[in-house]
Amino acid sequence: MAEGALHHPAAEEIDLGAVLSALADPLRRRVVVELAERPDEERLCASFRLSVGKSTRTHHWRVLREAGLVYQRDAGNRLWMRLRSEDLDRRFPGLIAAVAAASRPS
Amino acid sequence: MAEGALHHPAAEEIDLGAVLSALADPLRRRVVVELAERPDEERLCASFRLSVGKSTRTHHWRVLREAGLVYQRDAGNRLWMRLRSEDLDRRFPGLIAAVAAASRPS
DNA sequence: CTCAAGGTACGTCACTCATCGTACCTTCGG
DNA sequence: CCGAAGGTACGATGAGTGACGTACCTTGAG
Repeated sequence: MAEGALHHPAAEEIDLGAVLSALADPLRRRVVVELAERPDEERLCASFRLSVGKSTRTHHWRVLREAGLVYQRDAGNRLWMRLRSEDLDRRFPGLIAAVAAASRPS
Repeated sequence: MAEGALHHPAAEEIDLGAVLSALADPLRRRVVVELAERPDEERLCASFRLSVGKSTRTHHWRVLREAGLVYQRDAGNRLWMRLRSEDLDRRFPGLIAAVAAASRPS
């Protein structure tokens, strides 16, 4: 099956409400915050050890992707993920940084 | 007779997830953004002309209050509302500003 | 080749949420 | 005093959500 099935919204289409909804979930926020630690690094989805079932993880990957928070690349039996830092910072300057900072203890 | 039935969380109890959920709704976000324009101004809830029924408005007032976004003061048959700017900026520096900026078209 | 591992698709389920209507309470203006 | 206006309480409802299990697909390791 050809890839390309992964639908990503264009930067201009990213909706603030969808972004905030996506970030409201603790698991998804954790993922985004971890990605924001190294904004240019592509990470394997599987490297986030979320304590939920596989299909639930797939659900969260989709929510993050369709909200425009992350860019995902299908590599056969693996899925790579990268924060859309540039797009997000252009559309919503400082938002991800604020959420990341607020999510850090201390 | 108001017996202070309005429950407000302490600043330390404000949960980021609840704040983001509250901000994810367009109507509530609009209210918060408008309040953020004049952070020290107390406004009448009725001054926000939301196109929903009374009971729905009451619902949103409660969500905003219980998330810790606003402080509400009962004045008999009126309800005053003020953004909890200091608490929010201490807990989540820059968050409200980022959301407000992102919500402005311009 | 075989099979384990990562992901997806689909159906389900319980719960939440935004909305509404109606009834009721509280104040203020006539 | 009476009624209008702002809010609340309660119940109902339809949509959405996060979770699960199972079946299936794709790839790389053995």
